[in-house]
Amino acid sequence: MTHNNPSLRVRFAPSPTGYLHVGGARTALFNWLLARNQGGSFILRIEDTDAQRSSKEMTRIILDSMQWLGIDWDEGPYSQAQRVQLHRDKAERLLAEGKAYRCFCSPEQLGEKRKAAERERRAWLYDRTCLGLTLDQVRKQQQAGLASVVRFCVPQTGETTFQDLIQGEIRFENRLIEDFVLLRSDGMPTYHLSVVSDDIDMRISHVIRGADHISNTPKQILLYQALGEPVPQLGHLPLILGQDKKRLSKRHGATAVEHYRAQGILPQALVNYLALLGWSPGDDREVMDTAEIIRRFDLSHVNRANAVFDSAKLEWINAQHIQRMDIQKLTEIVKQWLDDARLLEQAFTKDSTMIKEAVEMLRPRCKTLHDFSRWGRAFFVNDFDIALEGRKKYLSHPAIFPVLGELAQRYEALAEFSLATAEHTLRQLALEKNLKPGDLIGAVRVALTGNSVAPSLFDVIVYLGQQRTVTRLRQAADIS
RNA sequence: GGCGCUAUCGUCUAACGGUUAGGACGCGGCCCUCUCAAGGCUGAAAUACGGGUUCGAUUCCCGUUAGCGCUACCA
Repeated sequence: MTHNNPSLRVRFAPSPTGYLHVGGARTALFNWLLARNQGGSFILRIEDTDAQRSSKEMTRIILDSMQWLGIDWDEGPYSQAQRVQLHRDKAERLLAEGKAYRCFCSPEQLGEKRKAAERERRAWLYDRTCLGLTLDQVRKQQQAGLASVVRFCVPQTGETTFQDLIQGEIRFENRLIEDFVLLRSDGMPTYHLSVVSDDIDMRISHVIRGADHISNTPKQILLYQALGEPVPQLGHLPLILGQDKKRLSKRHGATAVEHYRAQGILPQALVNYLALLGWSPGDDREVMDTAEIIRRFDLSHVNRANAVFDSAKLEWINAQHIQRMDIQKLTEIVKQWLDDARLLEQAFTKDSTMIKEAVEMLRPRCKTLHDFSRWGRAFFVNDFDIALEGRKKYLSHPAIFPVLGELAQRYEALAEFSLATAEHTLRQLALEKNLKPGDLIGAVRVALTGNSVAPSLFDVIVYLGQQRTVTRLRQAADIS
């Protein structure tokens, strides 16, 4: 069921330090699904404040991956780096109101204390050395040229709790939260300040993000409260894990959306699979198009436990989408794929009607677009190899070659070349040569397609036509 | 170590106190068949453990265990 809540505003805020990985894509997707289901807005914000690690190129790739997935945004992309003044202003305000304070402790000093605490197996929180500094002392230190950061003054009593949209109630004791840094010594805002500041200014109503942010949440809630702003609704998505149950990362190999695109995964299949990773429609439906997922999406059906990424199931979903897609559409996609693989330029067929025939035959055995070019090469170009496996299985006996030559002869002589005549001719020849029909069919299949695995042979023969069939049979007969 | 979150077949999940614990991927078998798929039928496979609450717990509460996450002047 879709709704119309224009006040619902969600955002996806990737940092452009790498490709869009499936975890990020899933977060983006769930935000987008919520916005589309609720009739709200989906805002894209690039968190590029870490100049060292961020790049324009990565931003471009992330945007490209999102567009490919069909995840479109209503506002943005905003650059967080261009908003630092807004962040600073808020820190200044907190400073003026006594809700934040200057800290002159050096990273070295802090590191010492942290290490000492670790040695004694004590939990370490910033010890508030600089909290008691008078205005005078602060001025003096600054005049002396000492660098300082701005720390948020965290209330030391009570607890911060929130009702997580996905995880339920979560509570933290305030005394276990340290006075975290708002402004670095170079004046740049830190993550907590930036996110809260931007989410406030962008009127974000629902923050849906990975569960790895749960521990950050109380700090951010405290910031909202100190700034006198309402806290948005919060929802934390379970993490996506690798087969080893560790959080999915580059170590697991294929994590970039880009990668799956290159493998021949369809965007709607990846969307479908990712949606099912943590969410279920509540019944047994699994293969869905994006419109149906939008219609049925609902935060209350999001699971709380982490999920292992299973590429076998992704491939199955992809295969399902390939099977069900409109043949005309699929044909265009395969044609584009062949073109990108530089296969189309040497193809004996460039017209969509013939490609369509091949796609129809091939698709029940293709899980990815890549399978079309891998297993279907001989359907598009004349230049293909005979796989060793097929050679061993059906062309190992030398007596088979003259039979292939003979079949070529008879096919060439056929006045009417059709499925019926092609089949009859072949079976007749097998009978005469005392061959099992299956063996001859297998040998011909290898000769015509290069593989021992292919669609129904006589369909293939009709598809290739008399000329190419005869030529390929002769070529195979000659390799003896 | 501290804090937090989580826990149903190998994996993704359904169940919102009462079911022979359902579906899907993967795996095995059968059917179809010129191979391989697709398709159909089918088999094995789960409530982590221990206490409560209740007439009755997968479900609610507590503990144990395990996994994951956070613990920076990164985001």
